[in-house]
Amino acid sequence: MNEKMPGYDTVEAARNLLGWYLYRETGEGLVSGIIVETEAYLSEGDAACHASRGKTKRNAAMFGPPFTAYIYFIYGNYYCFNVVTGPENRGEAVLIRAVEPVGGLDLMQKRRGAGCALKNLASGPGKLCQAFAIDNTLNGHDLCRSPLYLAKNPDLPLNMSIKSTPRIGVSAAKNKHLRFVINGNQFLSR
DNA sequence: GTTAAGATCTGCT
DNA sequence: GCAGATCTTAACG
Repeated sequence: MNEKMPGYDTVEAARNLLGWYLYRETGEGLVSGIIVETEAYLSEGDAACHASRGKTKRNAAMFGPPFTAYIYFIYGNYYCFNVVTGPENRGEAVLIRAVEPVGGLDLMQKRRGAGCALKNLASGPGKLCQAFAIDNTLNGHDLCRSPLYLAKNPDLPLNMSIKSTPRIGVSAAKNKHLRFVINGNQFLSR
């Protein structure tokens, strides 16, 4: 990925990442999708952010250089995938909540369960990680390189409308509108 | 060493 | 629409 990072500001990055491609290579093949839903987690004034209470072993990747992966395990069953943003050591990230499946659909369905509806393959943080076979071994991975990487979409629709809402499933800082979605897209988590 | 809470999903009512 | 499953992490004693 030679494209310049879409701004060091985390909120700006969350907006700009909408419409980007996400690629994942494994021995089974390549899967890809378009990011349609993100959430920003800030280091200051954001109690919902894992980094708000300082650096720990779990969130260490969040303090790494921008454009690396921060992946963590939640609720005993699911992973969540974040793109680290902001300068190194700041502790900010963008959560990728949903993607629109594009390539390797059969592989995604195999991972998510046969007969899984297309719009149900990656419409949520946990589902997305299942469909893309993302787990903690990729924590801290450089997202410019294989086997997990991002690429700017050259065919971004100019009329794409972006909407911001409060974040989902977060009990702290509900008043902040830090979730960004492609308005009207049918692959959103909700 | 023990306990409480969590950036979720699925299945059942 | 709602409650339960399930386990890792971090805070506390």
